[in-house]
Amino acid sequence: MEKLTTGRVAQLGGVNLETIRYYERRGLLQKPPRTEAGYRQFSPETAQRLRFIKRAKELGFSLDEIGELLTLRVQPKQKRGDVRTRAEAKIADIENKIETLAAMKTVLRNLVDQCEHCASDDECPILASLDGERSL
Amino acid sequence: MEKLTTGRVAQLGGVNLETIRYYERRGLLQKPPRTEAGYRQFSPETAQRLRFIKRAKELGFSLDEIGELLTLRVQPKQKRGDVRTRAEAKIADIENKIETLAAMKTVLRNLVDQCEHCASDDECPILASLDGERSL
DNA sequence: CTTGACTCCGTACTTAGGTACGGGGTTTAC
DNA sequence: GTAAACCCCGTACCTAAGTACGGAGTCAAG
Repeated sequence: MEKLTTGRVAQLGGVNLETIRYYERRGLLQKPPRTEAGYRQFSPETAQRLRFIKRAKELGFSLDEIGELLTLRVQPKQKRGDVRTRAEAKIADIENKIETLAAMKTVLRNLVDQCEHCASDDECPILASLDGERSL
Repeated sequence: MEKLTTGRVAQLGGVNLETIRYYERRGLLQKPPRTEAGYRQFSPETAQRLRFIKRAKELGFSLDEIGELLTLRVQPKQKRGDVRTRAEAKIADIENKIETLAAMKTVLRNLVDQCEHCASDDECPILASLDGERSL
């Protein structure tokens, strides 16, 4: 059970050291045990958690949403139905994101593959393909 | 060819009116023609563009990246190879996002479906499943 | 046993992406 | 033909998410 210092876990997690303190304050990382001298002692899983947070941000989730995602697994001692409901909502959200991304990808693929004839500057299908008033 | 006012296009695009001006400054919307009195005249496509921008943000793209995506279709008069290269890069990025989201979804699905026995609080697979040091 | 690297903390600053304000002109509906 | 509802612009303000600062304590190597 190797313990990591703040600097080390930040390095492994790919974030700034101050970000660790910030996440602790935000409640995204629970307060770690301390040494005699008051130094934080992190488990290696914390680095993993940091990478997850980072990646989730790149996917458009806010820190609050990420906190939600993390509590879905960290405290499954709540009412089961509640967790279920929230998880289902996240799944739907994620499916929507995947769909939109897939549509974007298709458009870009077409752009690359056969845009020789699409060289004029109006009415390329990129915008239309992702539209449809579907709000999320 | 109905022209839209700033307020109307903002409404249709689902954004604040001030955001229109902001995007114009940022170069995400090109400067529209004006009336005698100096009022902006937008085409309906602008609303579509706004919805695209909004959605792309929710998918974790920065405004700069979104600008990139939009120029990929708005000015295909650049060197073809350049567009191709940038489009390929975006496609790879998007594929990565889709993969990560799909993994997240799977985990949540499992959580919902069979987490009865996963009720203890350590070592749920959610973090591990998305990990692997793969940075983007 | 000291020097350099690391940690602590509170607080202040920064960046991205908007949003609001307010004084002025314009357009539309009575 | 005037009041309400819009629009203009420059500028100031705001929120989320960090990031930096700096004075003080700590740890590890020589």
